[in-house]
Amino acid sequence: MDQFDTLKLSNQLCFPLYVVAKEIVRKYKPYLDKLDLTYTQYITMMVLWEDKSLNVKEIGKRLYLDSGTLTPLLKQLEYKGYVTRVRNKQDERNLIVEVTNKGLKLKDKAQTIPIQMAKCLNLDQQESLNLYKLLYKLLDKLND
Amino acid sequence: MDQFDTLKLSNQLCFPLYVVAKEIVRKYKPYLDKLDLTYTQYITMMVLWEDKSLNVKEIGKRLYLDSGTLTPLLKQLEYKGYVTRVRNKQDERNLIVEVTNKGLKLKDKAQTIPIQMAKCLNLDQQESLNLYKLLYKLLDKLND
DNA sequence: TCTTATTAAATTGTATACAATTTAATTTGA
DNA sequence: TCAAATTAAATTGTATACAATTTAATAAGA
Repeated sequence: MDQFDTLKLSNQLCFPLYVVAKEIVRKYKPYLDKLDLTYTQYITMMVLWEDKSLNVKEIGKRLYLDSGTLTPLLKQLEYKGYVTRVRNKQDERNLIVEVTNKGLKLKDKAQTIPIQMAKCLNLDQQESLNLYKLLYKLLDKLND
Repeated sequence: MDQFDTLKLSNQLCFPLYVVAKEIVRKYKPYLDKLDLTYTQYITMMVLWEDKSLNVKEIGKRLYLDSGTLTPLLKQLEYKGYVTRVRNKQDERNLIVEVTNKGLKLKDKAQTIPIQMAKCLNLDQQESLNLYKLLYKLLDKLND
């Protein structure tokens, strides 16, 4: 019977997760285009808006990304003038990424984005909180 | 105040979604490696296990993928011997993708994957159903 | 009919992702 | 002290994703 076919697409939990994540990133695009940022660049700027200066390893730990993804991305952000990339004098293995003034100004322009996205997702407070908790619970299990 | 900073990473709903989707796909890897499939190839095989024969457009509609992603992916699956790719004689614009016997046999080998993944996600029935419903609700809103 | 519009795949170009390896710097420990 | 181990980024290679364009086939309509 269909509902017992564990390999049916509609019986998967991971598939809607995969699709929703992908489609949401796509929804961001028109808003992020105005800031000349991709989604991954946007969340990278987010951690740098919180902590002005971080090395690649720390950024990667917060975003669940490795240097293979971050190195070219950070070079792009540097090229756009939003961050600087300088080796740590005390330990040359570390690359210190720092947000520039231009990068800080971007945050003001980004303020409306979460509101507009929330509008388009259109979940009520309870549902959002519920989803949020379930996702972090999952993330916790995935970490070990 | 932090909880009102809508641009803080920990106040985002999309970020954990993006990370969890990514990390789950990574969890699949060791299991899918045994079938010589990537995650995207796996869900493509899923729709072809359900309907033995589909064109690219239909596969794309079910998986939320376009021909730019599917064309090279389907060529890979053809190269591996899991599908055939033949133009529709009635309408040459359509490419008919059909699962082969070798591709059908893969389904048997895949049977244990959903069980093993469920074990690693470790959500109870209620939580899973809850998440499932929230994701499809979101997907519904994203579609318009 | 025959030009125009539409449609389905494929192609092109850019940006992720990540495994695996390499490079360079630093730390450890015999 | 100095070879071996560890660490942080960068690099390499493969596979998505998707916007935008192109190609080829079919449909529509004047």
